[in-house]
Amino acid sequence: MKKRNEFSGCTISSYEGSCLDKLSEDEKQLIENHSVKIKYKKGEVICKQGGFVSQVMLMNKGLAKVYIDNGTNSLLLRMIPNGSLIGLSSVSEAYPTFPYSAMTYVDSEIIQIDVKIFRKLIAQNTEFAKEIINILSSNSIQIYGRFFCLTYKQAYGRLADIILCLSDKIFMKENFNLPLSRKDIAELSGMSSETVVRMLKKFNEEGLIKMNGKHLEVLDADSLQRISDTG
Amino acid sequence: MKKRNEFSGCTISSYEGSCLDKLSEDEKQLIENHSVKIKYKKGEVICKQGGFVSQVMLMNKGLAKVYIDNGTNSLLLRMIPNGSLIGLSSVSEAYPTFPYSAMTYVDSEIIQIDVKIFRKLIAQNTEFAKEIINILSSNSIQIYGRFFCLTYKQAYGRLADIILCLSDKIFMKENFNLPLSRKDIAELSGMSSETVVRMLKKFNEEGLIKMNGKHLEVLDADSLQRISDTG
DNA sequence: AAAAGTTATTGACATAGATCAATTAATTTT
DNA sequence: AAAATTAATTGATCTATGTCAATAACTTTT
Repeated sequence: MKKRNEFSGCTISSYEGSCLDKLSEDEKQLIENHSVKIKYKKGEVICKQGGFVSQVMLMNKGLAKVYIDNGTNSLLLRMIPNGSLIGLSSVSEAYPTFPYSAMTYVDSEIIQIDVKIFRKLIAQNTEFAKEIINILSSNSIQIYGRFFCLTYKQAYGRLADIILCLSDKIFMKENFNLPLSRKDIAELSGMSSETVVRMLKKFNEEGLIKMNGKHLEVLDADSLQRISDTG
Repeated sequence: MKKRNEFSGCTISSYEGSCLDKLSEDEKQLIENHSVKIKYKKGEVICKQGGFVSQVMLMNKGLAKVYIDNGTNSLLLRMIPNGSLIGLSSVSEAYPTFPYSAMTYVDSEIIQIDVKIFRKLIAQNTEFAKEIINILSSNSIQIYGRFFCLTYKQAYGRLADIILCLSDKIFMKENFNLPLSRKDIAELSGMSSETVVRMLKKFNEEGLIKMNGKHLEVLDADSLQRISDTG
C-alpha cells in the first residue's frame, strides 16, 4: 500500500516527462517552426501578471519562479526547473492574460512557443490534450500542498521543507551553491528574511545543515524531514 | 481597459456554463447511461482525500466544500455550488485518487458520472477536452487568489471577502439565512471561530452588516469591499 | 583600493490572532 | 418540558513572527 503523501511547501510540480513527446513528427516540426529560443539574464522578468499571453514558454536551461503580487506583497507559487512550462493556463482562450509573473533566478534559456499553435495542437491531438490536462492537474495538486504548508506549518517546518526541496528536487545533491538570496528563501518559505537568517543559523548550530554564505550542505535530512512533518 | 482583478479569498471559481454543453446528443446519452443521481444529507462526506476516484461528481442542487486535511488541520480550497464538478483532477489516469475531500453544507443532490466515460469523451471530443482545460484553468486561478488572500490579508479583510462572496456569488442576495456555523465561516476565512465571532460583532456594531444568529444582511457592501481591499 | 551600494546578521520590541477557560444560548434527545 | 449535548459568545492570556534599527559583511562601481 502506498504511503499517503503529506503536504509539503515544495515548489515544483510532480509531472515528469514532456507533453511534446505526444506529438507526431509533423506536429513537432510545426512547433519548431513557430518557436524561438531566448536567453534571459538572472533576475529578468519573463512574463508579467495581467499581460497578454502570446507564447507558452518552456524552460530549456535555468531556473525561475512564478509568483503573484499586488504591489505590496508577493506570493511565490512555484519554481520552474528545466522542462517546465509557463503560461499553460492561457491555452484556454477564456484566459488570454497571465495570472502570474515569472522571473529568472539564474541566467536561463527559454523556448517561446506561439500559443495559437498550442491551441491548435490541443484541438487536433487528443493525446496531447490529455497530457496538458495531466500537467494542469499536477500543478493544482502541487499548489494545494504548498497552500496547506504555508497556511498551517510553522516557520521551522516551512524552511525545512524548502531546504529539502532545493536539495532533492532542484539541485539533486546535498551539497550546493545557492543562487538564491536570503530574501528569495524568505519568499519561498513564506516568512521574513530576518527570520530565515535566524532559523538557518539555528539549523546550522544544531548540525542539521552546514552553511557558509551561499554554500549549503544538508547534513541530516531525516531530522529536517521530521521538522517538516511536525512543524 | 479592464480593471485588473484584485485577489480575493472567494471560494468559487469563475467558470460559467457547463462542459456538458459541448457534447453531442449521443455523447450526452452515454453520460446519462453511466451516471446516477444521489442525495446527500447536510454534513455528509462526498469523497475522501486519498480514496480512489471512480466517478466525477456534478453538484445538481446544494452546496458543498472541498478541503484538504492532515488529521490536525483542515484547509478549505473551494466551495461547490450548483453546476460545479468535483474530482476533475482525476480525469488524468496519472491521478487516480482524490487529492481532497468534499462534504455537503446542506442537503444536496449530486450526479455521479463514471470517470471512465469522462476520460473516453476527452479522448474523442476535443471541444469537450478544451472545456475541461478551461475549468481546470479557472480552478487554478481561483486557488491562486484564495492562496494570496489567506497568506497576506489580515483577518478583517478575509472575513469581509467571505461575507461578500456568500452574498454575491453563493446566495446572490444581500439578505440570507446562513446554513454555515461559526466554525464553517472560520474555516472559510482561515481563522479561529472565536475571532470570527468577535469580528462579526464588530462589523455588526459598525453597521456594515446586520446579524442575528443565523440571519445575515449586508448593509454596506462598499465598506466591506474597502476592508477587503485594504485588509 | 577606496567609496558607494547592497545584502546579511543581530538585537530589541510590538502585535495580530491563537489558545484556553468559563458562561450563555440553542438544539437535540430522552 | 427537562436533561443532555453542541454551538456561540466573552474575557484573559500567550506566543510565534513580523517590523524597525543598527551594524557587519560582501559586491560593485569609481
